[in-house]
Amino acid sequence: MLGRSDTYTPTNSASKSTLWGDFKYPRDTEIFGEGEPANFVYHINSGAVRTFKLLPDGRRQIGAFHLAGDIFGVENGGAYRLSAEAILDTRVRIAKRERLFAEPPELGAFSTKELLTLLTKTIEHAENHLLLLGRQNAVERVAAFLTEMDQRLQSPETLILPMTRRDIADYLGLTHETVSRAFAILIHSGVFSFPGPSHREIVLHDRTKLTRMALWPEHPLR
Amino acid sequence: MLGRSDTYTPTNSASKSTLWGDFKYPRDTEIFGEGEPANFVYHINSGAVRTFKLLPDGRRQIGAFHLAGDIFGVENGGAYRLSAEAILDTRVRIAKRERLFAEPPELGAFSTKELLTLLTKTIEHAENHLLLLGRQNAVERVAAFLTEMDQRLQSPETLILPMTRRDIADYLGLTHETVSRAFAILIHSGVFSFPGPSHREIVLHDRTKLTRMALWPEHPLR
DNA sequence: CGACTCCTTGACAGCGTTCAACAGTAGTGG
DNA sequence: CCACTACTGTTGAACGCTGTCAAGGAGTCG
Repeated sequence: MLGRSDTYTPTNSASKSTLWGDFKYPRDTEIFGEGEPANFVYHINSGAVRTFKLLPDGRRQIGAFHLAGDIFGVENGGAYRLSAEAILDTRVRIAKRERLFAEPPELGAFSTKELLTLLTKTIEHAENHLLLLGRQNAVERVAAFLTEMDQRLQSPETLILPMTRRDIADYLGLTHETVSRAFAILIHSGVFSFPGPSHREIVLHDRTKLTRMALWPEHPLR
Repeated sequence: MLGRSDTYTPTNSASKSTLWGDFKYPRDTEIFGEGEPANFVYHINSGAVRTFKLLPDGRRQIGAFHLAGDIFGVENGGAYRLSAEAILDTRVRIAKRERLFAEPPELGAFSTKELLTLLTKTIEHAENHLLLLGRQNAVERVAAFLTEMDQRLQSPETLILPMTRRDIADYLGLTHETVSRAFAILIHSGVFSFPGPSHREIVLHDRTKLTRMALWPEHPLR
């Protein structure tokens, strides 16, 4: 397991006077590992990150995807609860936890209220995800995933997803084959168009069609 | 949906000078509903509580069981994220949120640090549960459930579970039949004894056997 | 005692996994 | 520029775990 110092590329190293420093992580590299001391908090400038847990036999559960503008790696205890990897080449701003949550707060640092809000958002997301993993079928999961990404990317004209089918599968508790089949079902049922190119991108050209998906009577969206 | 005032039984009503008041909820009654204003925080004196989300068609996902000594109903936002019901006749102490988290804190109130710890524990539990729901099979889920309850009840000589098979199933994302079959498999594989009586209780007489279960090489416990 | 709930067990169906083959794309190096 | 490889995604076929449906036993309560 590579430590952070082995993988980051400083583009503007954090001096003692600036709270945040800029770093880059190439695609598919580890940002931090589950159980490591949670010394840093990350803010994504561009790119995307997956956080996940692994079982000893390799089974993986992705807890969340983090996109540009998101903050991740915020811990209250001393260690990261999940591992984090870059999905794409990703630029992040990093702050030392002890400074970000210093008492009294320094300029640009997090207030306790902001920390509470972050943690609450994490809980909300996890609890909605529990319902999805425990009680929704494959097509519902994939549809909910698309809806979530669409909302988080603020319903762009073209929805481009950075993660692979396997990432989506490990997020939704499915196999990548089942995810692929669920996409096919959604396509053939006219829920959205899928003009390709097919490689690592899903392009949704018609926003109204995605809106219709969200209004399925059979689809119990969160 | 009944309001709290319709279901509680005051045994020692909260006066303006005491932070906590005592109340009782009969078995299978609602304590609060998802989306209601989160005006109270609950501390369980005796009994047990389930918190859960429902889909419109009735599918239910239990997020957590709360036992004697546990605190639940703590929210940062304004509304409860899950519904809560008493599993047994349950005695709780209730505090008004605004007083419990008042600034400056009054005597007996929560510090921000304690609140953060509570929220962090909630996140940890949820994220472990995501892995269970997304990536573990039925027998693994039931075994993990037993291990969790055993730990939380501090490995008592006899482990008595207050919840029904259906509650367990809705906690583990299974059906009650599958839970029942998983118990049978664990029993027949000699992991633990199951002498009954069979009604709404699972009695584990041999603690060392439960310990052996936790040490299964094939069982990737959390 | 009768009605109800809870639990177990069997038979069967079905959804999702597993295994496999193949196509399309990107990346690499000659 | 092209050959080669690796990776991603799609699709088919068969399997199997879990869900569904059903029946029956046991305990509880009025």
